[in-house]
Amino acid sequence: MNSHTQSAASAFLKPRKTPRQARSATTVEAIFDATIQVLLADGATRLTTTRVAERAGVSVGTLYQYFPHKQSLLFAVLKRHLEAVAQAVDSACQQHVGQSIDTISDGLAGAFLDAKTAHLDASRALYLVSSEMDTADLIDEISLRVYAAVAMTLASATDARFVDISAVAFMFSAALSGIVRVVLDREVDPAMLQTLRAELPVMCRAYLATAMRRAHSESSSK
Amino acid sequence: MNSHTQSAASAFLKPRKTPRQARSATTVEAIFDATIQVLLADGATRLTTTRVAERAGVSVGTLYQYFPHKQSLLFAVLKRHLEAVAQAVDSACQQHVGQSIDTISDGLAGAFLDAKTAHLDASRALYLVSSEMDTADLIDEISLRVYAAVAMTLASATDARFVDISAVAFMFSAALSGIVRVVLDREVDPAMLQTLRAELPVMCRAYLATAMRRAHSESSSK
DNA sequence: ACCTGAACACCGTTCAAGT
DNA sequence: ACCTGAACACCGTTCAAGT
Repeated sequence: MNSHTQSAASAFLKPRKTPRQARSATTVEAIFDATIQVLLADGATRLTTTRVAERAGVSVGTLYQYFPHKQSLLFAVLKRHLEAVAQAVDSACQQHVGQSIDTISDGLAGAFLDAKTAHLDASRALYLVSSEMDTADLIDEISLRVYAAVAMTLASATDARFVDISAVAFMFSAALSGIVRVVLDREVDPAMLQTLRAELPVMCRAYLATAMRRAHSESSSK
Repeated sequence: MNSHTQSAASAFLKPRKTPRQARSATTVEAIFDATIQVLLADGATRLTTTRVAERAGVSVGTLYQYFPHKQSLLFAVLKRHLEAVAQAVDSACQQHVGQSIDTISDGLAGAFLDAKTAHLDASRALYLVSSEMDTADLIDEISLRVYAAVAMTLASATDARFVDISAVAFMFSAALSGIVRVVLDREVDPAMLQTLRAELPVMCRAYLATAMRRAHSESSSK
């Protein structure tokens, strides 16, 4: 299942070594925190490895003991965030398995938005640097994971059947991440966030309802 | 209308001077082309000002005569691309004013997808560097322009009325740019593109139809 | 095992000198 | 008006030396 997600680029970006002593585990944790702090305080342009090390209270050399290059550091921080979001979607999926399609739709849309807005600053900060590294494989992996969970849950709905569930799940998860990303990328206007929170579930429900209708008309015409 | 879109950051990123002679106009054009070529051939990481100048056949100093820094160069290239997309949406909007809501929906979704996929490589290349500069204002400006055109066209539909047209137009344009962005950000799998082309109009129509129904029930309950 | 920080290569940016 | 390219400051990355 994850055989082709572990490509060359992923391996290239992996941390250099895993901490085996309490001291170094603390060091890595400090570096992680420092990265987000510098990103939030000084912006993407002023995010330098020296500055991160300084803020973490270690020397640059120490940073490079755990991360082969700046990219891999940013990669690790982004990975942490995206996996938290994927985890939130997974939980919501398991929670709504076998329920009605509207309940599932509202549950997934809400869970996704909650996960993103819970760490709103981190989300926006990471969007800013996500292009400074080769994130294609990571994005693919997380997208696939979210997609699979969504497909499984939609298929379990008691009151709906879909002809092409893979296409529907693909669009559903693309809509969640895409729309949320576009809105959060802009200045965070509370009114926009409110509109998004109100309208995203509406759009999700509307799309699924149409996909269902197509399923019915197709099965009745056969 | 564009008074608050010309913020400090925008001005900061403006080109240093406008070419007044044929020779320098050619130079700027060569720099633009070289930027996209280097981006496509060498990737975002290897995009250096020296490399761009070299490829354009000029010296670095010449490049810095027209662009105060690397950011402003990337900014100008991105602006060119986004304005072409906005232009395509504008045209589609004018073309479909006063038609049915389904025709409008299909027309806008198709025009947006066409504009993005027409320069697919440039689109993806620019997504990759869009976070290396301060694009917030540019994105806001283009988003606002697309939003305004969409709102105007939706309001002109002969067979539909919306209670909160600003919310609907906001979500509609966010869906277009967000979903397309998320799909194009991933490896361009032809099957995915095909699914997107088939399902995006479906989702747009479904959302607008639901927004209309809400309009009707609200007006009939008053 | 883990940490330090001076040293090196490379990139963005400038500016005195050219046409 | 426009162009050149050596020079400078700064950042990513390394590695010999320390605990």
